[in-house]
Amino acid sequence: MKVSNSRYCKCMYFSTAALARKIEKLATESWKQVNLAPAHAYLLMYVIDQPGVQPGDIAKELMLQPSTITRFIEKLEDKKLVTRTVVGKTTNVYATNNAIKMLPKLKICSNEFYTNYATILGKTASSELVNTMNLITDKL
Amino acid sequence: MKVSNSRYCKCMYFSTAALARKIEKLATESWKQVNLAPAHAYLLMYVIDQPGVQPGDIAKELMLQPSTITRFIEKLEDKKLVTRTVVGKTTNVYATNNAIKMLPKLKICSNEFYTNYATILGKTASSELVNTMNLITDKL
DNA sequence: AATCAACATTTGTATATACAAATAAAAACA
DNA sequence: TGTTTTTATTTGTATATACAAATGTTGATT
Repeated sequence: MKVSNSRYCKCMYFSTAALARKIEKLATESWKQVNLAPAHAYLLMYVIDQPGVQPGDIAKELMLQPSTITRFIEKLEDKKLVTRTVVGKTTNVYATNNAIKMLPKLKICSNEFYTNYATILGKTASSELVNTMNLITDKL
Repeated sequence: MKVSNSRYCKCMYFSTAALARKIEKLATESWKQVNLAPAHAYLLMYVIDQPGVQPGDIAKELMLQPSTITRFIEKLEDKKLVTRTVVGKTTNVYATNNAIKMLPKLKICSNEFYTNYATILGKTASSELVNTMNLITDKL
């Protein structure tokens, strides 16, 4: 069934959710090569780039709740991809050497994902959509 | 933090997910009056309109997995808002009288949600975004 | 210095959603 | 008619994410 055939296709809730689910699936596909959920992969890339970054900052950057970031970090710790050091009330997160070695692969996944949707949708159309969505997210 | 300040704001995954989360929150707010999650509310309205509809059809209409629909129906059953009758391999879902009595309230919530985002974003802008997203979802 | 407020993070718990396997019925076919 | 295949639904299990409460820490105020 296509979105456009659903009676709810005029509803913002429905449309955003449906799009997000499809994109999530596409992204999951691309990140499967490194066995990471897309959100975890983005967090990991950020940590590789910003060694010692704090969970609160990661939360802001990824627009997720701090508690969610804690959970992601736990998962990545289990996989030996990040470590945490607690100093007073702040926590610093570092990528492990293993994770750093993965960086080229991570970039490949990221690129592959981008190429996937850009091929289907066209570069211009997709980057315009992204811009519009960002504008609107910021307004809400 | 605004999406547009995030390094990931050019990424479709990130943008769609962030928008979907914000919209979800807005919708949740509106549907709180009837104590329903937005997805449950849409399912319920569909069932009220299509008495006896089958889970598989609901899944297509809402673009969710059949198993997800089963779970939603369970929740709505717990709240005495729908009933299920199993005939052979098919199941028919019906709204209860309680649910039918709620219909005007459901419509108010639905409208309030629409008015909320349309006021913030503008009617034209928001309906254009919805259309674009639908087009893209169908292409993917 | 002692108390209090603000802050960063984590934990407990709950919800939405998915996938894969199980179940059971209907349809197709031999 | 008996067997196989397809279909509809449910169940088992797993993941992402959130909110609210708990914890522990720093900074502010008296």
